[in-house]
Amino acid sequence: MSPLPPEFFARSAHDVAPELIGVTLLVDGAGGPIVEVEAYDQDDPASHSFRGPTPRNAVMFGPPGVAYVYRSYGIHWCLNFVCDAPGRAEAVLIRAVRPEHGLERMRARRGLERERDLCSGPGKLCQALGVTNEHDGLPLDAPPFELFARTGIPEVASGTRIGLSVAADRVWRYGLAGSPFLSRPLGR
DNA sequence: ATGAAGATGAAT
DNA sequence: TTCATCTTCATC
Repeated sequence: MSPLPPEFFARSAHDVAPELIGVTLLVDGAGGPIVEVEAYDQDDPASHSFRGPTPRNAVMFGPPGVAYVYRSYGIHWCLNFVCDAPGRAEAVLIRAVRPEHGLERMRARRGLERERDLCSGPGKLCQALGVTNEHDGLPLDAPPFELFARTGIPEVASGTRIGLSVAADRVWRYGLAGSPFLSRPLGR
């Protein structure tokens, strides 16, 4: 497997997102192929970057190819990959990973056995991979992160996001078709 | 200084 | 469907 080229993230999150499906994500050696993602751009009212820069979302406004990690509901961590040029705050939320490497470490962190429950959600995968706010702003091409290009072309399914009136016809979410490791079924 | 909402997950 | 849990950010 070959590392992702550095320029991979230097474009719109909407272009990056579908190509992330099948890319292997490891954090300190634990992880596996990404099976579900969601794209966020600055025109999206649901995006943290919608209302402009704040201390929390600062890294989204910086250079691409770094991690944006935020606290969700005071409980979970969520991992994003920052995309596009500095000043353009786009990112892809990593929503699910197929557990492949470091299974026992992930089980220990999650307190669960079943592989399907290990990384099938943005909060779950951060707990399983040990991602916290300490990873916020870290480059994705250096330890503890490792990203490996996919070897084949997976069958990528897509869906519009639910509950948003804005840009309802746009594709936001992508996943590996038929994967049992998704956070939830893909819509259309 | 204060409060409402939140890119979730697990249990009921 | 409810609730845990607490940071963030807008508003006062």
